[in-house]
Amino acid sequence: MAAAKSKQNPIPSVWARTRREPDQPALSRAAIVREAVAMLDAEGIEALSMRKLGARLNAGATSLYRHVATKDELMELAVDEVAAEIHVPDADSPDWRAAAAEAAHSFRATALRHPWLSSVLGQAGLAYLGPNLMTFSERLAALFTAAGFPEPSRAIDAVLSYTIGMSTTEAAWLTTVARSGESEADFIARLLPAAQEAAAAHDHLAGAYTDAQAATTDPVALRDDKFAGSLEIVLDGLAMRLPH
Amino acid sequence: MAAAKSKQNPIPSVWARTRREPDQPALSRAAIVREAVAMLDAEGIEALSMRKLGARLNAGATSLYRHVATKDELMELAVDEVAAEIHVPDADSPDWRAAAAEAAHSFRATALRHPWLSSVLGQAGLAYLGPNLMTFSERLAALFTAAGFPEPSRAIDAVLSYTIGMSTTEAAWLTTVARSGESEADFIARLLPAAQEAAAAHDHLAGAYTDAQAATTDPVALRDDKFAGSLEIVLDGLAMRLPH
DNA sequence: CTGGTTCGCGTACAGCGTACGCATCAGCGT
DNA sequence: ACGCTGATGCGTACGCTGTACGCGAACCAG
Repeated sequence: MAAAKSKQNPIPSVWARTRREPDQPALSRAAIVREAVAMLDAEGIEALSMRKLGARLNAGATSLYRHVATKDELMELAVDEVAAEIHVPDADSPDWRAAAAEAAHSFRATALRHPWLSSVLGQAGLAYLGPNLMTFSERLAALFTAAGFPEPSRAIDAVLSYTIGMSTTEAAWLTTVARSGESEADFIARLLPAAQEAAAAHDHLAGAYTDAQAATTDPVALRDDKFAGSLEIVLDGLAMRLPH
Repeated sequence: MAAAKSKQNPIPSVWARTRREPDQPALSRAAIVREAVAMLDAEGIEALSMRKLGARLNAGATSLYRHVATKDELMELAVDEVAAEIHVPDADSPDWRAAAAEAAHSFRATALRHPWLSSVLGQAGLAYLGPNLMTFSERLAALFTAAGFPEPSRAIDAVLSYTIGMSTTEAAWLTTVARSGESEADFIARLLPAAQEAAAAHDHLAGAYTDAQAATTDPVALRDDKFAGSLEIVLDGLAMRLPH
């Protein structure tokens, strides 16, 4: 009790001594990035603000700036964080085609799991140099080099660009669906009349949208098939480039 | 003079009669969209604000809302506006491969001319239903159907996704370069040391970045070649799907 | 002339990213 | 045991954003 009167505690009682819960990890770059990703996944890119993120970590908004220079830098870190989830098979894989397909599917799965990724890539590209993105590129390069492609970078560009294009388009669509609050099937059903009317004046589109009717039963499977199907085309093109 | 005293004019003199310059087009949805596109092209997506846009049109910010429901809707309109610039050859074109390549190149050129387009596509996809996007889709469908593809939509997805992926990546890169204020070559030169250091631990990337040295002489030609080269791979894959 | 509709504007609100400076605290050389 | 130094968290504040709301002026049909 006598200690409570020391000049270090101006007014407060001993009970103010609740100085700091011990094993609270405080605040660290890693914790911030992890929480940012969680928040982006849960509420989307436009719901992430430094204030809300701070609140989630029991911290003020500006405290984050001790560990992260700017919000843009935080987004870079978030991108690299989820880049670790993309799985590229080892270069000594016996079947290069299956390996490439697996890498593409893994990329797509990651992009659909974190739809905000597409938004960020659209604005900043993947020239990020983060360690996980680097190993992703490295493993892709290793895979296509080992497969024997004379120009591995051309092959990589073909598959990767296709995969990025398809995935961002899908992710953007899913974001739109999510904003509507409906299930994908319901959203399609509600959108269909407008789409058909808009397509009425176009011979070749009218048919395409009657196909969309089928999407109201199992849209997920339909998108999976779409991605896999066109990926085969790209892989066919690649196969022709292999020497033997 | 007597009329000036009528109750309709509380205080002002006749000179206040400068009511409205006649041929000032006032404010219209078309004019707003046109100016928004000009502004996006000139200063990038994050520089576009309703206030600045209004100021450019000699109007208040909120006046725009008489013609456009929300900023998002304005962006949709802007996207459809530039979609008109994409040229897809007629379906009766004798050489489907050249026609498809031309469409792809035109898409890319448009995306690079309006780099903000990629940002918007990443967030909203191209499920926009705007008239110009509809005719774009229609003409693509016509082209690939006329070429004789058994599954035109698969073929379209392959080329279009590749083109979107490559173009958005490039556009994002160009945006980053533009923000630096340097020329593309200078920017590469300045970035190179960091990139090489980051790639040092990765066998297959070290080589790739020495190639990048060459980009400091003519980066534009190198990107053109990159796009065209990998596009050929995709087109090869397509060719295999043609019946005969 | 009159009543309704359209248009542009001013004001206001809630939220944003972040610059700045203060208070606290850990670890240190003396 | 002491004061110093550097790192950390926080409160406040600035300038900016999108846009809801209500007003006055201008037009157009009856």
